[in-house]
Amino acid sequence: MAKKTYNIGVEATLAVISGKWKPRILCHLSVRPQRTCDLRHDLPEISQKVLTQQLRELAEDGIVERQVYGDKAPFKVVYTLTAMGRSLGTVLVQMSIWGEHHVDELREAGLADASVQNDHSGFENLLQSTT
Amino acid sequence: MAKKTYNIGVEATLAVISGKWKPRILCHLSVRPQRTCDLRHDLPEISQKVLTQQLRELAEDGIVERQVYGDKAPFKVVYTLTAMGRSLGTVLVQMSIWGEHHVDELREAGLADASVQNDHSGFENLLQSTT
DNA sequence: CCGTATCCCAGAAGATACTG
DNA sequence: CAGTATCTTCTGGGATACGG
Repeated sequence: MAKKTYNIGVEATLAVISGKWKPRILCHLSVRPQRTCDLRHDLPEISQKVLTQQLRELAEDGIVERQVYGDKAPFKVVYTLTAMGRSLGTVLVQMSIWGEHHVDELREAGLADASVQNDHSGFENLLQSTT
Repeated sequence: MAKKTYNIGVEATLAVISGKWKPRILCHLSVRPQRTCDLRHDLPEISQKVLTQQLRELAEDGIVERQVYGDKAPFKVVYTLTAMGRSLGTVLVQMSIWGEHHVDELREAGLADASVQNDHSGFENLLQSTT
C-alpha cells in the first residue's frame, strides 16, 4: 500500500518505468512472456538480485504478472505483461521514437557523442492489442 | 561532450526527462518562458542549487535555452523551451494520460493509495506547434 | 537576482555467498 | 532454477553559506 503522491501524471509514469533495467525488461516482455533465465540471458550484465528487484517493482505496479510452475527445487517462473503493462505501448513507442531522434540531433549538432545501440523499437508489438 | 550510449531509445528519453523536478519544470516552461525566480515561485520546495542543476542539464540536452539579460548585479535570466524541447510534447502528453489512468486503476483495485494532485496536463500547449 | 561551493544523506544498484 | 541476505559503492538531491 504505497502512499505515493505525484504532482503530475508524468511523474507517476516515470516512477513505473524508470529503473536502470526496466525499459529493456519491458522490451523483451513485449515480445513474449519470459522466464527468469531468459531475461538473464538477454541482459547478461544484470545481477540476480537487481533483476528480481526490478521485476518485483513492476509486479507491484501491476505491469507484469509472476507465475510459478513447479512445487519443488527447480522452479520455472514466468513473467508476463498485464493489460496495464501492454497499455504502456503507446508511451513506450513515443519515447523510443523521440529518443532515437534526439540522439541523432545531438550528434549532428556536435553537442554530444551519444548513441543508441541495438535499438529494436520492438515495443510496436504492443500497439495492436490496445484497441 | 557526454559519451553516452543507450541501449534503446526509451533510455535516451528517460535520461532527459527524469530528474526529480524536470517534469514540473517542463510543464511550467510549456506555458511560457520563465525567469529563475518564476520557477522558484512555482516550485517553492526546490533549492537554488538543484533548480540550477536541473536547468543546466536540460540546457545541455538542448531542451531549454538560457538567456541572460543585464551586465551587472541583479541579472534577469530567462529559460525557454527550444524546438527540441517543444518536440517532447507528444511524449509528455502520452505520459500524463497514462500516469493519471494508472494511478486511478491502482486505487480502484485497492493496490495502492497513490494520487495525482494538481494535474494540469498543461503539456497540451505543445501539441499545436509540432506540425 | 542568480549561481557556485561544500558537506551530508538516502536510496539505487553492484558483488558475493547462501538456501529451497 | 530462482530468490534472499549482506555488505559496499555511487549518485541524486538537500542544507547551508558565500560571491558576482
